[in-house]
Amino acid sequence: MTRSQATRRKRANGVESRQRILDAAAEIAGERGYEGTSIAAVSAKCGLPPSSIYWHFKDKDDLIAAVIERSFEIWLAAVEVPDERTGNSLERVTVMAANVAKSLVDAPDFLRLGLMLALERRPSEPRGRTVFLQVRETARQKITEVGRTLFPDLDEGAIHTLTTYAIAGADGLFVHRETSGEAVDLVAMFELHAQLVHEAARRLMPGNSG
Amino acid sequence: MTRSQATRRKRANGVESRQRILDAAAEIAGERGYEGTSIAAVSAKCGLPPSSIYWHFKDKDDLIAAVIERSFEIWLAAVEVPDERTGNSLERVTVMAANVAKSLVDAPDFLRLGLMLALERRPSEPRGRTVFLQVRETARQKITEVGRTLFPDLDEGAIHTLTTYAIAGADGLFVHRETSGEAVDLVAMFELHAQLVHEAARRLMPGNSG
Amino acid sequence: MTRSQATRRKRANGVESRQRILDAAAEIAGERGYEGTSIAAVSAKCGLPPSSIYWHFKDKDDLIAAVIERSFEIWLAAVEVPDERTGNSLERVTVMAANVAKSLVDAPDFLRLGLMLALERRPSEPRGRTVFLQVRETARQKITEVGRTLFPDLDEGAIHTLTTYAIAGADGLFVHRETSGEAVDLVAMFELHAQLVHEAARRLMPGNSG
Amino acid sequence: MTRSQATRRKRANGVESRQRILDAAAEIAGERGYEGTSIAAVSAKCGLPPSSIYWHFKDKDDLIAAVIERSFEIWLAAVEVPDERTGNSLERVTVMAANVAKSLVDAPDFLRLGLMLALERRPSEPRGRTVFLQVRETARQKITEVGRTLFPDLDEGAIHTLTTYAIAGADGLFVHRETSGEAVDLVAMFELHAQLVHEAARRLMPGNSG
DNA sequence: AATGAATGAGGATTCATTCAT
DNA sequence: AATGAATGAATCCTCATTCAT
Repeated sequence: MTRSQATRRKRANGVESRQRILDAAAEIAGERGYEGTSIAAVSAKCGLPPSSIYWHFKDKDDLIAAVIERSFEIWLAAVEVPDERTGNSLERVTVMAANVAKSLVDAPDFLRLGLMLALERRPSEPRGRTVFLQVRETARQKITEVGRTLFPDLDEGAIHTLTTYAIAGADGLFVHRETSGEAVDLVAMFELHAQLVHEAARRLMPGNSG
Repeated sequence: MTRSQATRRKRANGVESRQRILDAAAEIAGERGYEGTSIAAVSAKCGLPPSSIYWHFKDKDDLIAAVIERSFEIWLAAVEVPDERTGNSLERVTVMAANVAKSLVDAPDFLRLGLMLALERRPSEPRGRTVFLQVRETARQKITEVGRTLFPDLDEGAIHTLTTYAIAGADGLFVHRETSGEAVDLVAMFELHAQLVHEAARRLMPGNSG
Repeated sequence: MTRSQATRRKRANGVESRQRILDAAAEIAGERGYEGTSIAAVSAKCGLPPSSIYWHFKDKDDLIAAVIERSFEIWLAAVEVPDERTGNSLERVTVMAANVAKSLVDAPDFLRLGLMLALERRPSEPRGRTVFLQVRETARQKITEVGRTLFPDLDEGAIHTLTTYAIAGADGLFVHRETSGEAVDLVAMFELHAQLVHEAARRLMPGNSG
Repeated sequence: MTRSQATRRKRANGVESRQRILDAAAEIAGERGYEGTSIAAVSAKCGLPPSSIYWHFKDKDDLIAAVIERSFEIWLAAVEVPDERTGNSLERVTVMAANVAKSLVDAPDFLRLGLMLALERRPSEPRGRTVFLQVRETARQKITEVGRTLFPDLDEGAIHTLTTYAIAGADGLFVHRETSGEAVDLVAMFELHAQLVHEAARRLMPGNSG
C-alpha cells in the first residue's frame, strides 16, 4: 500500500466516517445509555478524533438521536414479517411474535438504549428520547393495523388495549432477557405471549365480559 | 438559648441528614439514572455539602445502592398484599395485580431507576444494579411461592415460566405508563394482565398442550 | 442557461467573496474584539466555509489586519473634510470636529475595534493592532499639519500637545457614546471639544503662561 | 518548616486563595481582555488548579466581574483626593486631575480592562461589563457633585456636559498613554485638561454663549 | 457529625488551521 | 477559486473524591 493510498483512507470519506462514528456510538450507548456515552469513548472506538465527530454531528444529542434512528432501521429490517397472509389469526400472531423475539436477540441495542432513554425524566429531554418515542409510535401504528385486520370485530378501544398489552409484554420479556442472561429462550416466551394476546383478543370481543 | 441547644440543630442529627440525602438522591437518580446523578446535584437538592454526603456514604456507588434498597422497602410497603387468603385463584391474582399497579403509580422511582440500572451493561457493574437484581430476585421468590400455592398442579418449569411472564407484563406495563403519561389507567391494564396470567396457568397445567 | 453561466455564480468571483468575508469579519470583530472573532462565526455570517476564508487570507491575524485597513478607508471616506479653506481657525476646527463626530456615529466599527486592539497588551501583538496604530499615526500626521497651518505661531511641542489633546478628546467622547447609548449628541460634544482645543491653542502660544 | 506546616499552606485558606486568583486574573485580564483571559492561564499564574478557581467563582463571568469590582476599589483608593477644600476652583480641579493622572499611571489595570469590556457589544453581555459601567456611574456621580460645589451657577445640563467632557478627556488621555508608551507625561496632559474643563465651566455659565 | 477547601481526571465543545480534491 | 473533511490543541467547566479541621 503506497503512502498516498494510506493517506486517502484518512482523507475525505465523509460517508464512511459517519458510519464508523455511528457504529461506535451505537455500541457504547447501547451498553451505557446517554450519559454513559462519552465523546472521548466514541472517539477511541471509531478511531476519529472528537473534533471530527463534531464535524459530522452538531452535538452529543444529535449523535445519539442519529444512533436511535439508524438502530431502529436496522432493527426494523431484522423484524420484517414475510408478507404471506396464510394461516389463522393465532398462527399469524405467533409467527410475528417469533420474528420480533429473534430480532430482539439479534439486534438488542436499539431497544436497550431506547428504553433507557424512555425511562429517564430530565427537565430538558434529550432529542434521542423524542426520536425513540416517535419511531416507537410508528411501530405501534403498524401493530394496530395488523390488529384491526386480524380482529375486525374489536372496537378501537379494544384494539388499543390489545396493542398496548402486546408491546408491554415484548418490552417486559426483553427486560427479562437483558437481566437474566442469554440463556433465556426469548422465542418460547414470545410464543406464550402470542397465545395470550390472542386469548386477550377473544376476551375483548363484544359479548364477552371484560 | 444555651450554646448546646443552638448547636444541636447543626450537629448531631445524623439520621435525619442521611434521610435528606437519600430523599434527594432517590429523586434525582429516579429521573436521570446512575451517571446522570451527580453528587453536586444531590448536594444542591438536600442542602448538605458534598463532603457531608461522603461522611454518610462511602462513595457514589454506595449511595445509589442505598437508594435502591430504601426505595425497594418503600415500594414493598406500598404493595403488601392483605393477607386474607379468601377467594379463588383468579380473584386473588387480580387483587395482587391491582395492588402492584397502585404501588407502581404511587412509588415509581424504585422501578424506574432499577430498570435503568438493569438495562445498562458496563464492564464494572455498579453495586446498585446488583442490589436491584437481588431485591428483584427476592420479590420473584415471593411470587413463585404464591404461584405454587395457587396452582399446586404446575411443575417447577411451569411456575418459572408463569412467574417470568407475570413480572415481564408488570415491567412492560410500567414502561408503557412511563412513556405514555399519567393518563394511562395502569390498574385496568394490570387487571387484564392478571386474567391472562391466570389463563396461562391453566394452559400450562399437565394435560394441556403448551 | 449554459453550464458556464450556472457555474459562474459559484465560481470565479473572488473579489465579491473577499468582500463578503471582510464585511462579516468587520461586523463581528467590531462587536467582540480580536479573540471574540472566531473563523467559524465569520464563516456562518458570510456563508462561505472556513477553508474558503483561508483561501483569501493567510490566517486570522491577516484577516483582522485587513478588516482594520478597510474599515479605516471607509471611515476616512466618511470623514473627508471639504477642502475649502474658508473661515477663521475656530470655524475650521469646528467644522472638522463636526465631520469627525458624524463619521464616528456612522462608521463606529473602525474605532471600536481599533481601540479594543490598542488597549490589549499581549506578548505576541496581533498584526491588526500594529496596523491600527499605523493608520492612526497617519491620521495624526494629517491633524498635525492642519494644526501647523491653523496655528503657525505654535512650536512643535505645542502642536504635539494640541494634537494629542484633540485626539484624546475624540477617543474619549467616542467611548462615552459607546457606553451611554445612541441618545448621546456626539456632534454637540465635539463642538465643545473644538472650542476648547482652539482655546488650548491660544493658551499654548508663546507669551501665554502654560 | 515541618511537613504539616507546608501542608497547611496548601490546605484551607480560602481568603488567601481567592486573593491569589483575583491577582492573577486581574493581571491577565488587564492585558488581554475578557476572551483573552483563559482559566488555564489564570491557574498557571496563581498556582491553583482550574477546579479550585471554580470553587471560589461560579464561572469565568463571575471571576471577571469580581476582578472589576476589586480593581475599582484599588483604583479608588489610589485616587482619593485629600479633602482639604482650599484654593480656588481652578486649583482644586487641577489637583484632582493630577491625582487621577497619577492613579491611572499606578493602577491602569482597572480602566484598561474596563474600557475593553465597555467597547464590546456582544449579544449576551458579560457581567463584568455591567459592573464596570455601574462603578463608573458611581464615580461619575461623585464628579458631578464636585462640579456642583465648584460651579454653583451651572444648571444641571451644563453640569452633565462638563462631567461628560471631564471623563471623556481622562479616558482619551489614558488611551493615549496606553498606545504611546510610558514616556507620556500623563500628569502634564491632565493639567491642560483641568484648565480646559475649568474654561468650559466658565463658558457654560449663564450669560455666556454656548 | 460535619464541612470548607482543594484537586486530578475527564466532560462536551470550539479553536485555528490544513490539505486533497 | 473553492470546499468537504479532518485534526491537535485549547476552551470552559463538572466530576467524584479527599482531607484537615
